Amino acid sequence: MKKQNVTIYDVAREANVSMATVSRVVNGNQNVKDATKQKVLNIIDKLDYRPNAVARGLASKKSTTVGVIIPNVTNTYFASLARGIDDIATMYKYNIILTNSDGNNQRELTSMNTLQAKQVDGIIFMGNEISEELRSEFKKSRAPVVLAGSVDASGKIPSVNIDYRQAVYSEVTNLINNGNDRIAFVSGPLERSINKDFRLKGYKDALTDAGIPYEKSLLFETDVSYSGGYALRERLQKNEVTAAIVTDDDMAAGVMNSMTDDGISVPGEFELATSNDTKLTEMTRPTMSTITQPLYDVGAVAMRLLTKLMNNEDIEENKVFLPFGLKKRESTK
Amino acid sequence: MKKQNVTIYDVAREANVSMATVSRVVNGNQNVKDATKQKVLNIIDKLDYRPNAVARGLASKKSTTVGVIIPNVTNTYFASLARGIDDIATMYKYNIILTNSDGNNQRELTSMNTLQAKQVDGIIFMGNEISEELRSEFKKSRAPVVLAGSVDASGKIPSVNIDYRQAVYSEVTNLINNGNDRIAFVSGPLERSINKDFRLKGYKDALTDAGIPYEKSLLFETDVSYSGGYALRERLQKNEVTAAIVTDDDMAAGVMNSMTDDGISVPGEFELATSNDTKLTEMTRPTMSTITQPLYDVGAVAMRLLTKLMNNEDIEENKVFLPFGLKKRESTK
DNA sequence: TCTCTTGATGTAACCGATTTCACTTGAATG
DNA sequence: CATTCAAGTGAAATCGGTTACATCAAGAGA
Repeated sequence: MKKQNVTIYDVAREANVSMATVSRVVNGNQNVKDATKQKVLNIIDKLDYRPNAVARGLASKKSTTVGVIIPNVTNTYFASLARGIDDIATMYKYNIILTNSDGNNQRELTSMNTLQAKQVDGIIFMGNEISEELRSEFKKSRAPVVLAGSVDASGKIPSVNIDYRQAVYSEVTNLINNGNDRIAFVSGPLERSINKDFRLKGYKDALTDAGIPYEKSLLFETDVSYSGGYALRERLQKNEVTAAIVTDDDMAAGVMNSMTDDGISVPGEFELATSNDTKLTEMTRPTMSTITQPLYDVGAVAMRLLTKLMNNEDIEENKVFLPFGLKKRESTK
Repeated sequence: MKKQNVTIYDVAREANVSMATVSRVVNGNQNVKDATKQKVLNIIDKLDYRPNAVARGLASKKSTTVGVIIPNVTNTYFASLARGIDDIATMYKYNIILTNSDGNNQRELTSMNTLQAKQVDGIIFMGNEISEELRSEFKKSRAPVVLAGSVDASGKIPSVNIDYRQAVYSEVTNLINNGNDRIAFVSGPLERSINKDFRLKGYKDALTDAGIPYEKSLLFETDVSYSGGYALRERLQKNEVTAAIVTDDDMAAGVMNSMTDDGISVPGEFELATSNDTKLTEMTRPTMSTITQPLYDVGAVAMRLLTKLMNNEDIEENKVFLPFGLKKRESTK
């Protein structure tokens, strides 16, 4: 016995006014006499009227929803961003359509299409790499696009990040100061701009500035996962590394556990620093030193930026960089 | 220079057919001659026409989106369910509107309202407890509601879970067989039905069946978080427990680390079993024994159930229970 | 008193699809 | 050859709002 939905028309009839007037009071338009406003409000309450957002969206061409493309909600790093996004979205009365892409180019494109079909007012994209096709889809989109925690090699898309190069630079310099000269750089695929153009660059720059020769054999490219990190032990040992900078916390936990499981003491014989400051860094033993990033804020600021774009407000700066820090825990000296 | 959107009307004009016909080919209606179908398809392709989902939703009263209420995406347990939900949703051509509630009753109600305003076709709810108000909102909703990984004391709402009582029962029995007779029960708020009516019951039943007296002082109620667990050490030690069953992995990691940090050997002096089999259980040292739950599947099956409900298909069983298991790792003997 | 504004309200077009119903046609049936 | 039927198609109503424009009454200014 689900009752028929109450429409704006029902309210108008019951209140003896036109639909336009009802619409006005619902939308807070000032041009309504207080008396009639009250009358309408009473009827709305009595009938338990709730505006149909779909109809509203069709008429106004605004859906008050934004699309969010995420590699995988299950990944704490991205989930933290997503949480920041949702909170700010809610604050501005938007809802979020969430789609998992697994970083797969084809699925990212599909998502873009369905999101646009659903007339989202804006899109926040998180991903490891932006293909040419995707970039052109962004450009064609009527809905503005903002990148969160994701870099764009072309540098033209609005985005919110930290300065990954500088962050890695600082952390590596720190490891160097601790006396290490064979420092492993452990990352996901180097074909990704964020790894190649920023993090690796920070690593190289730090070595150069310290006068340490760069060795290609100290680069370890692997799956961004616990097992991906765990599997590296043998190669790391063979190359006699005494420290590692790792670009993902799960991966870092894998690297560290594989070492300690083999009886190598951390940080005594092997120092390790990671990058994302997820809560995992406090749960491992030893706890992991890390670059600290305001994950929640990256998402939040990205969403805030998107609201401005959606309102055609002027933007001071297209690319915003949030401050990072270094947190020393037990895995470094 | 964002171009004006192409509408069904444009396609119809260009192809010299009516809107109805275009609609038919777009929706795969059989009653269209092959020749005209091809003609329309060509124009669609030429004009790059993409149906407006909002208009479609208004006309058909189907939005092909479902609402998902989640306490916090940042929580791996719920995020895993969400991933299962999204995958199956995508498979059935639905999108997901995700809202974080923090388990807050008021926000859950607000979410229900906005989701219904957006005309979602169905709703999946994850939460710790269902208030009377919320339950009545579920009942009033035109969109069917399915619970995922969440129990309903009234037992009337369709849901997908594992048998929490039985799972805890098995795990506790296991600890008893290992020689423990002072086993702590560590959970979140006991006012929650899932903790009180199912897990605690499993704990009690196991003790009873083993002839061990139940002691209220062995119940530990705390924040469902790492720090919540970590803070319990003193109380646990004071009560001379030799083992613990913990209802959340983060919490369990907290309990375990607080013990090992104090020099207590696990599992030598203290055994610990946890409940959710998130990847964290493999990242701690020692690794944690756990109840295994098909998290992804709970979400996936819930979504599948929801699709049936949305299609008014007959349901064999309102409440589905997926099989659980026990995984022995290093934290138990 | 008459014109001008301005505030409050209503009328109706419009947003972009789906869907019912009626109509046309050609083939099958008797 | 008349009748029936099914396939293919279009006209128009409809979904539930927003909004441009028209209208009207009342107070302000000359």
